[in-house]
Amino acid sequence: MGYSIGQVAKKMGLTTHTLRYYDKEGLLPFVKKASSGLRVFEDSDLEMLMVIECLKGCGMQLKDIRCYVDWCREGNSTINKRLELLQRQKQRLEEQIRQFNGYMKKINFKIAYYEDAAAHGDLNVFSRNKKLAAERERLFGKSAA
Amino acid sequence: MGYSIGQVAKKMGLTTHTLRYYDKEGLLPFVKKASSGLRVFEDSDLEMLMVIECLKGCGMQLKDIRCYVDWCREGNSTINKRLELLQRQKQRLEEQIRQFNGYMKKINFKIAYYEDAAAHGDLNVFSRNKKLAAERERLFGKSAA
DNA sequence: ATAAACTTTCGAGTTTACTCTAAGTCAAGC
DNA sequence: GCTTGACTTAGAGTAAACTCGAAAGTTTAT
Repeated sequence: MGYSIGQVAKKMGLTTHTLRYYDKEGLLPFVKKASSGLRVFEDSDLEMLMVIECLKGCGMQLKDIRCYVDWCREGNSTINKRLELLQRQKQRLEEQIRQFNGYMKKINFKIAYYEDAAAHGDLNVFSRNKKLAAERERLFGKSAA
Repeated sequence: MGYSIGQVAKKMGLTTHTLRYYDKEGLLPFVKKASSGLRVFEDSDLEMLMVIECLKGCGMQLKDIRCYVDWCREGNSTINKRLELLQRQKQRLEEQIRQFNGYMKKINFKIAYYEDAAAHGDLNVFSRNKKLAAERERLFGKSAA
């Protein structure tokens, strides 16, 4: 029972270098070591790693994740701090998803633009496709020509 | 007609330093200069900046954005390359949005977990809330205790 | 016309998150 | 018992994207 750093790296899609770096940065204070000095990861450690991956994926910096990890080890007294951190993070994530949806609209517009351009072999898209011209106006504002 | 670097920085939510850095990196080859040497941004430049911001926001590296910008200046012959780049980028964006939705689920679970913990003043959440225990299992797999 | 605010280039410095190397230790199979 | 591959630490190196400062030129307002 317990996983080596290499097994965990494979499971999480990280390198062992990265895992040791995280450890050095204080993100993995919960990972125990065998008497030989080798790290031994438990299932609960894997779960914490998944949380760390989640927070990192949301754009949180390692030092802030460390802060959360530290709170987790301090027990009940930090429950409210952790809750607030997660709520803030949720808001940021919502904002990012909104932003991404905006980017998606722009990219879809650009794809439609270039598909029209490719179909006609030239870039006079807006003079023949008024729908795309209107869409451009909506997404980017003032005319560019 | 035409905006100074400071006006553009304000409009785009960037610093003038960042805009000059982008210029140095070849992202803004379309920006003209007055005889005095000062940069003069046109509306079309602003639109291109919005596209650059979009690509950057999607996680594209500046050197790859530069590649796209260069293609834009090469004319009709690069339409298909640009289209392919945007289609690849769209796929990545879709993947990222999927990932973010997964993160959102995890964060919502954690928030529910800590709300329960805060309400009861302790962390024995799973022993009293079987629904959250099942949710944990679903999101993180094997039991942690 | 002069001060304040803004802009120019160049180049150095910073931050974040790795990424790699070296020199040595540990564990599993033959 | 020996080899092979995985593991250990410490520390140096890298990449990306800024970020800042200095010294000098330009524009704007009074």
